[in-house]
Amino acid sequence: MDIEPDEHSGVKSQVTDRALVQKRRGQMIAAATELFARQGFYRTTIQEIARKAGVSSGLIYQYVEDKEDVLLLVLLSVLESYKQEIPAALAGLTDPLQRCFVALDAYCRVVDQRRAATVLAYRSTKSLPQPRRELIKAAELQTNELIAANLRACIAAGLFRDVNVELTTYQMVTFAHSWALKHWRLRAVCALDAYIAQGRDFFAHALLTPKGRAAYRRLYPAAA
Amino acid sequence: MDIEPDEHSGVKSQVTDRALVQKRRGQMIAAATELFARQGFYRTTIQEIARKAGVSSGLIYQYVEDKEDVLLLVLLSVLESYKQEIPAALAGLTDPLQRCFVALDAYCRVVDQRRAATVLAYRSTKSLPQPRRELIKAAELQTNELIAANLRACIAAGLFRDVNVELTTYQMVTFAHSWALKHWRLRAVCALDAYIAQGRDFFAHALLTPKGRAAYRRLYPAAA
Amino acid sequence: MDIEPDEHSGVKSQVTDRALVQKRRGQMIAAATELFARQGFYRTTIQEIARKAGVSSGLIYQYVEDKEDVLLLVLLSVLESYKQEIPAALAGLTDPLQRCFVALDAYCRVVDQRRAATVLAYRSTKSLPQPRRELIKAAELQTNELIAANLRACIAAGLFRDVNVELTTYQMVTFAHSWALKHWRLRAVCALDAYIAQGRDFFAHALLTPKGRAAYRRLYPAAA
Amino acid sequence: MDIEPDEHSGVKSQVTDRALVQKRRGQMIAAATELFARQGFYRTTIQEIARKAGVSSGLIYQYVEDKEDVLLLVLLSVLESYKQEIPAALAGLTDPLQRCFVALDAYCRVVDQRRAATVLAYRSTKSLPQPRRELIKAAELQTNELIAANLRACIAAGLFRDVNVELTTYQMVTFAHSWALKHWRLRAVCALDAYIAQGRDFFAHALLTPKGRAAYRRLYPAAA
DNA sequence: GATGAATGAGGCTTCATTCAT
DNA sequence: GATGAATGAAGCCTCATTCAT
Repeated sequence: MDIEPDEHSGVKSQVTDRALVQKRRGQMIAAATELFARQGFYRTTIQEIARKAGVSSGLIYQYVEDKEDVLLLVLLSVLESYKQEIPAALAGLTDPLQRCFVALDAYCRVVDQRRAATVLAYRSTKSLPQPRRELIKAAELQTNELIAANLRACIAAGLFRDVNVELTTYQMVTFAHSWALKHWRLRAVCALDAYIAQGRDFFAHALLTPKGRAAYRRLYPAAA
Repeated sequence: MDIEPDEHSGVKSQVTDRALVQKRRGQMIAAATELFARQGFYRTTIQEIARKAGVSSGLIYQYVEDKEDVLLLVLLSVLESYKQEIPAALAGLTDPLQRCFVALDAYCRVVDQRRAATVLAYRSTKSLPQPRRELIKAAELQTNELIAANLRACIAAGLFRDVNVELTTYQMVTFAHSWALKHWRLRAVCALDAYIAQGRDFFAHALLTPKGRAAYRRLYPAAA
Repeated sequence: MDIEPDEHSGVKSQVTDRALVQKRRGQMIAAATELFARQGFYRTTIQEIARKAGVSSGLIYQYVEDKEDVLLLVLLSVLESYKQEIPAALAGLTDPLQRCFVALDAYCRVVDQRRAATVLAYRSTKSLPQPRRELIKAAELQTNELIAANLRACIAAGLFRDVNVELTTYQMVTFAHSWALKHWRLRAVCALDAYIAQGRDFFAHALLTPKGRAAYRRLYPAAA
Repeated sequence: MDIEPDEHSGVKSQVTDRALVQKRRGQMIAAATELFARQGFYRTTIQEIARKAGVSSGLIYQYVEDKEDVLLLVLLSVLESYKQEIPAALAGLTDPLQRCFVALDAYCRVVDQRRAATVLAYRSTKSLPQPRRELIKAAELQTNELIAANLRACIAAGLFRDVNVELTTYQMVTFAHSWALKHWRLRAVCALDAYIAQGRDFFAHALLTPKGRAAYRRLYPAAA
């Protein structure tokens, strides 16, 4: 796909060469993500980001207006990875029930891969000034929709009870995020696969209709 | 109860008069909670806290060692309010099912009352250095136990399926916290009462055994 | 006179103690005037000003909002000295012709005393943002009026020709300022007293009516 | 005249092609003059100058050693225009009195044409390091001489009183410059032509001998 | 106990200048 | 000759913390 993810970031760069901007911002985002995640936004200096990215501190300001822009790019990149991975996992699947639980599974796995960044998103969004914060909220709602659509399909198919889709979406999203947010504790409770399996089981019990239950048993015979 | 909330905060004060320490810290915590919640920890200055608390900036350092101590006190005070409100709501109740859902209800309501502070706890715990962070984690686990105990009782009574208690506890805790964390969106979805009702319904479906279902219907006849 | 010169500077201070503000600003203005005059506004750092004023760099920002405010205070202090010295020299004098030339004399002498600062005012006013620049212009016009009033009196008394007062005021003001602006050259041409004498002679020839000429000869018999 | 204006600027260029140097420096000077005049020397960046001149920032350093060189070229170009326009206006005139007042007239008109640049010269000369500042002073004295020579001729011809030539020159120079320096105020007082006429009248009264007065009346019959 | 003026280290940001292409 | 991305030194300003009163 020739999508340019940063197209809509709204972050202005002094450099015009698209490919170079992509490359440099990539370096900076990678460096910043790790530093922000480890030390937080305010404890991390531009100098540190520059050093880790292998560029000079001045160069950062050719690709970004201020430090908050760096945070914005980092957060957008996390949300971008959600928006990439979940559809990728659903590719080719048509069964609504399967799509719903695969989406949940995929979401948990991206979160696991980008655990530090996910936590960062929770902690640091409010470090952004209102206008940039809105960009993040918008991106978050888009990700939610990736979950919500499947819920709606299951309800329409009579597989799920007629629950409030938005609230249930948040339950699922939150379940995925919790793996990162409470990892300090959950890691001691169970592994990722078990976490996902138990989550699936939980949502299945909470949502399935009798008809849905039958379909579910066919999909996941292991689960009691 | 003869609990002295700050007793275990470990925060040292130069002032010895217990009552005075209580009073001054109360002022500071109130001021800091609002400011931290609105602007974040790093954007808030000691001078601002002092001004809002109606004291001089120098005075703060007589009751606290550094700025991070102020944050610690604020966070402990939030967790303290959880630890106060939930048992209070359970007082006199003995039915495990009722206790479980009343606890969830109470948790959601404290979170609603201390919404900004709850968000703050999520965002700012990592702003603390490791040792003080441990204090917070410990307090958090104590709160969790207020929920977990009821879950265990329900399972023991055959009212709930034999789910993983810790994970389910996190689901409930997270459900309560989400009301604050996602309030910018949830406020548009439903009111607090509806949020609680739907959450209860959700957890009921997810957890109840057939036996539990009968008991639940007696408790909440309204819910389908 | 219990006038507080800085009353109208519009520069805000965090410190409330009037006397202290007066004292600290005095130190800063003195230091800054010298440094700005020698090196210019942009070449002078806040650290240098602080060092020379015997305070810390941070303290400056308790008495001033930014570096430009320091410049504003310096410039206002120059204009203030004009507004102080000229009336002082005129005190007790009633003869319009005498008042006119004494004012010119006094103006030249303040400029001489505050030579570096006068040059600074010429060079640096435009370094101020528009709103603060207006303050300076207003103060400048007030000083001009100290000259203009005397011109008007002389014209009304039939001692001076009916020239354009405003233009002539500027001629006189400029004559005084030139002593500072072109001092690098004028110092080699003549001493201050001679400069003043020749200026007086020049304006006398340019402005006096026959009637005025007679009065002038009585005042300054030396001047042929 | 086979003068090459930049010949004596002493500014070194890496480019050897004379014509190209002329052209490029012309672009740079034009752009820089406007920017320096509007924003001042320090507020203007090399990048801005390059952009407005339609060249790259790097190119500037092929024609100039540093930023101060750009300022030097700008200032020399202003003084150059004085040195060009005044003699041009005097071309063919032989009457000393006429030459004197035409020179004043011409000076005022160049200043009017290059108002912003004239102000710039006042404000920014001190931004140059001593050696380059000397170049400017020398050029300034040359321009003064264009005025002084005429004064001397008038005195020699018995048309002007035997005043101090250097001081009087400064009075005239300053009168011309004031049109630019105080334009923010003078524009409201009178138009350029009136400004010049009143100045002429002023200097005439101040300087003319009885003999000169007769000649003056022949030249400017309108002026009372 | 309380005040708030004073300190000074530290970080973001700008921009003159360089240099590989 | 020309470009513009890259560098990094330097300065303004903030703010936690101290301390004399």
